[in-house]
Amino acid sequence: MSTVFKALSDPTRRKVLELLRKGPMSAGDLADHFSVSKATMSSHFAVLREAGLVVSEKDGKQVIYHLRLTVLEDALFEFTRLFGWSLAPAEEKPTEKETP
Amino acid sequence: MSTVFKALSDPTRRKVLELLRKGPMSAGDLADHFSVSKATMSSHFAVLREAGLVVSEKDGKQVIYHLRLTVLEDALFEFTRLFGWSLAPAEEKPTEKETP
DNA sequence: CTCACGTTTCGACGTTTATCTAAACATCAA
DNA sequence: TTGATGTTTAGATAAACGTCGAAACGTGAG
Repeated sequence: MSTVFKALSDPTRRKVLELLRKGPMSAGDLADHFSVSKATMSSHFAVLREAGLVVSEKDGKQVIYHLRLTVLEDALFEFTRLFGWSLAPAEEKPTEKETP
Repeated sequence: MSTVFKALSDPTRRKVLELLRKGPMSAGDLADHFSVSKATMSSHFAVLREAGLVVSEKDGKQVIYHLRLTVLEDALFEFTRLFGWSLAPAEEKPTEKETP
């Protein structure tokens, strides 16, 4: 849990997770969204990987990063529960328009 | 937001917040729950204070710490919204004795 | 095989963190 | 005022962090 919060404590890393929400992306493509060196980005990726928030997969020359939503969800769920809050997974049903 | 997550990234500080959930508590009483020096605890309190997660109030010799739930809630709410999750505020305890 | 490309690793540097002991500060009681 | 109690500050140290440029690694194209 500490490693997850630690990972979330950096804005760059939070933005990486946000970008990954839209789908898997290569290290280079991710890095293009930031103005730090590739070395620095690689280090951020490592933190996210060690926290279990992303997984990487090699595809030819590239390394593709995938978001691991469950890990993020589990950590936040466990924590928010301590405070009596309820964290609900993504509601995938905003199509309901029947509320008379 | 970064300061909040940073504060949450330490187990000692998370436990302090958890203890404070039950009600305000003095620095000394809080420190008694941990096996680090008072100076170290004071430093942890400062981190929580700077993140806005707690506020302190002087009462005679003691310093009483209060949990600032709204700050924690706001940060987590904002973040979880990015991931399409819904974080519901604490269920109001049914401590209502009289509802005539 | 050789080369360029995408990515990570290696040192290095300055900053921040967690921790301690010792000292200082603040307040109450005798 | 003196002393005891509760808390914070000061100063020190070792580890971790964010960052960089340069070098190394792995892979596909020619």
